[in-house]
Amino acid sequence: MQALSEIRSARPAVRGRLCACLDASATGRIQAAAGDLRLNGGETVYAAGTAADAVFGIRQGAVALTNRLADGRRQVLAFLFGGDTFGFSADGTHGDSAETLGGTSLCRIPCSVIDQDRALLANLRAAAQAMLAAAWQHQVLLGRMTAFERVYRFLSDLWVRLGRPTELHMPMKVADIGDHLGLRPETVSRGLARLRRDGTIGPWNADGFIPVIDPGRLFPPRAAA
Amino acid sequence: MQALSEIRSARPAVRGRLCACLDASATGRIQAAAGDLRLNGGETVYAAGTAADAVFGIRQGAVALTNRLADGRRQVLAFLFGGDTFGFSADGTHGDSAETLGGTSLCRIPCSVIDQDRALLANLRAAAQAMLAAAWQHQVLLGRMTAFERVYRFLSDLWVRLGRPTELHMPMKVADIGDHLGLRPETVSRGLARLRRDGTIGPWNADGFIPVIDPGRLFPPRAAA
DNA sequence: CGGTTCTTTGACGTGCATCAAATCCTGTGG
DNA sequence: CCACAGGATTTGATGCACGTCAAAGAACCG
Repeated sequence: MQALSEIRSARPAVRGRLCACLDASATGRIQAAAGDLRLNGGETVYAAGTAADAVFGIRQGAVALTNRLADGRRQVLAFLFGGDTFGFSADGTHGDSAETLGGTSLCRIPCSVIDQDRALLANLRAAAQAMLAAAWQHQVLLGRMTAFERVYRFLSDLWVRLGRPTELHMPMKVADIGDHLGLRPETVSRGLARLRRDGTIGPWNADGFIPVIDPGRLFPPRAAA
Repeated sequence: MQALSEIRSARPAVRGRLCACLDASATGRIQAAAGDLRLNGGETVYAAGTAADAVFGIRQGAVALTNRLADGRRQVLAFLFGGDTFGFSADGTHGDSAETLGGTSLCRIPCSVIDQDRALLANLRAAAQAMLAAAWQHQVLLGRMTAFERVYRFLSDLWVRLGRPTELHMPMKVADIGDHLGLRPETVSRGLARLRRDGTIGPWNADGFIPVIDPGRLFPPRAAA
């Protein structure tokens, strides 16, 4: 993987700045071909089963990738934020749906454009591998952690991903978190209540932020209660 | 519980011909650079945290990709078989461990070789995307399915992956399946017992095969490839 | 305001984990 | 060939973590 050094520089910290539309390597031709998209919350970017003919980058906002069973059970595969790329597929059809969480602006790059650009293809490969690593981490969470550990790890990971801010931006609902962690909303709520009780976080305020009161407790070198 | 036909509703993961060493596109130069590797069962191909400087293809046999928590809890991320490729990484370090299940022969292609071959890079991208799709499917299983549904889906998916044979090759232990499905070995055993009782499968015989007695029950009509 | 939707909290039920013991399997040695 | 030991699987009994049900707040919006 020659690109390793490139990938590393393209992915500074934990999560890459992989949004091709924001990447410095994007040529003028590509920037011209990239369409802009502004959506309100709760809108569908694409649905499972439709043709995957473009890749999306998040300029600002948040997106949930989801999958459903026939009886309505839902799994949130990932929450994505500014700078993340999504929508690529191995077989030309989306296996997942993507929906916005709050107002979101996206850029859309058709596959026809991507296929002609080596740098973008390398970025896509890196993005797919980073998402695979994240999906595998999440499998450990879903398969082997208790309810409280899941809630705790979710906040901890999110805090690192968002750059260790003093307030976590949480555009999603409690039920969405539950669908991500394999829990019922009531159970997520109880986990958050416990973290509030022990002084790790503050109350989830009205405009969608959770204050981080004790970062040391949110991110110990690696332990679980 | 839920009708078996609906369990299948989520789209099965796509699986490519991904083993670069077996791929027709591999040039003579690459075949020369690819090293051969023969391992017995229970051996480690690579461990989490080590440098990811090569990609592996399975010529024959089976491999489990695993991840562990500090206290020993284990998650099997994926079972891989002949033709599958693994070992690539987004950041130059393995985030998972790979161990053989029974005698296995591998080919090993150093990253330095891969980086110079566009066809191989494209294969790697496809492999990463196919694995991502599979990992996402598995998230639905881990997050939203009952114990019996997990066992059923595991056998059903494996049957399709292996080409709908009359006997399923099962080189792994019950405990490994449990670590893959987020269940205890006792629970996996009860699931298999139920499928045996209702005539879907036969008894797991001594040399590691499970006969498929009623394919229609194992794969009810609904999902296509 | 009143209706709607979401979150929180409490009380209760259940599916799977846990614990325990019987059985089977495999290799080793007599 | 049988005897035996160690490990894996199976089966049963019990307990608990989380799901489910229910109802009471909050936030939002006309």
